[in-house]
Amino acid sequence: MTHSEENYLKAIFHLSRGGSEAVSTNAIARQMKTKPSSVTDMVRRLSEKGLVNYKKYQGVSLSSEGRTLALTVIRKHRLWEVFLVEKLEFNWDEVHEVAEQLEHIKSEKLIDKLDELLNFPKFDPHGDPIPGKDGKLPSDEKHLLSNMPLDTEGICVGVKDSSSSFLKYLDKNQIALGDHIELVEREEFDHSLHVRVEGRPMYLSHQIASNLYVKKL
Amino acid sequence: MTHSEENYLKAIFHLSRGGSEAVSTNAIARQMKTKPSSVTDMVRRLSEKGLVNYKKYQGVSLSSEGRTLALTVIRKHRLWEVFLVEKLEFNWDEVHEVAEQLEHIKSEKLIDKLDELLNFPKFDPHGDPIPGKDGKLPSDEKHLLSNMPLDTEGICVGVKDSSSSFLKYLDKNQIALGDHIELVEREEFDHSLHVRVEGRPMYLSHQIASNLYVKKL
DNA sequence: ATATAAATTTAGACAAATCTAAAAATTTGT
DNA sequence: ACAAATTTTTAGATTTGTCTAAATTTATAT
Repeated sequence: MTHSEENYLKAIFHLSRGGSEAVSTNAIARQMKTKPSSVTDMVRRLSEKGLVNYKKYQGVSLSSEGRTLALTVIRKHRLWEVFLVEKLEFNWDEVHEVAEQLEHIKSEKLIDKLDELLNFPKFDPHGDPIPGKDGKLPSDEKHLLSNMPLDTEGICVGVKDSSSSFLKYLDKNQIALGDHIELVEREEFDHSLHVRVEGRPMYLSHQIASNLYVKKL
Repeated sequence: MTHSEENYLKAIFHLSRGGSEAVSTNAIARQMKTKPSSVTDMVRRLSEKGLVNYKKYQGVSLSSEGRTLALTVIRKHRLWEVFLVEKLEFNWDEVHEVAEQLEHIKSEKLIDKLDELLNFPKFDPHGDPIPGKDGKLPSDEKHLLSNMPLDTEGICVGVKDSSSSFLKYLDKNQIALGDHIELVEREEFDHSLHVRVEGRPMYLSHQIASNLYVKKL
């Protein structure tokens, strides 16, 4: 498995929301910042290796072997992110790029020992679940804040967008994973929200609320 | 800088004993387990980038920029080795292969923070010196046990050969870095040695003694 | 000193991963 | 239904790093 092949599997996994749905060539090209013709080539190679199911013009989906491989790469990526934040004092908006490199290191012992060093974390710094050695994802009960009914209370458990700019916004406004959130009011006009975060009243745009995951209390 | 380019610079650094001497195409090919013609190609590329000095048929040497790059790769390799042994409970004979991968990760912050986490170590698990951020190597006063005069006492500080089989031999015979060693007698016939390791009498072949570094007391 | 051996370079090929431009298949709109 | 738009694939080229086989240069040995 080359780095590039691993990256394609990861992209297909994410685009197919867990490996079920079929994914279009164009969607993959957009995600990987490459051209559709390159995707066709790579997808054919992956198909020959039995990692994806592919018929011309019909889109791609992961085989069960491909899904397993994608999950181990995602497991490595997320464990490294925890390491960077917990052990090396990285901020949660700085970890992605480095984890993109570290996820390709090949050593089962390394990743098992890292898991142990970090105390077998279940979620990465953005609240995304870390697949287990067996490839199982902890099914999490989370909802976008923007989709929750008024007056619900919950705990902030993750972010949908983990771009640096969004994460910096949350830092600046002192919104962190684990915080208590209460939905007070929703503006009909622009769907912005009045909330209380750890008791502090705040105003959140729809853009913000539709990228914050909350677990109901 | 690609992984391959970094590996060539590292190989040239080691073969030229610190970047001074010129190195032959064949020597590099042997070290890198590749063919001389491939070396010629790569060396030309490195020369065009100004990382090595190269004239056809005359061998290669590192430019000062190339030497600096080689040292940062070596710094990363050795810091990761310390991490694997100190934090992830790897044995010193298991770290090389993984460190060969980790040394190519690109992030200055990562390596600085790792250095800090490990308490700024000066030597890797095999006793090899770790270059500083500035590219300086701690000059170490070490000698091969096989070259030392009778009755000297010293501390075992490093290994020349860091192959798994040699390191396992040392483990099995309870010889570790930091141990006190006394040279009692040398057999003229085969240059084998009678020594005391932490007071324990032992018999060491020339093969062993010529791969153990000792610092005189 | 010169033939032979060894080391090095050149020439041409290949696989991986990418690209552009053109062709083919599919989807969409009316 | 069928022309237009979109998506996808093909064809051919490029770069990196490698290879084999042949040619060239340097070193060696009598």
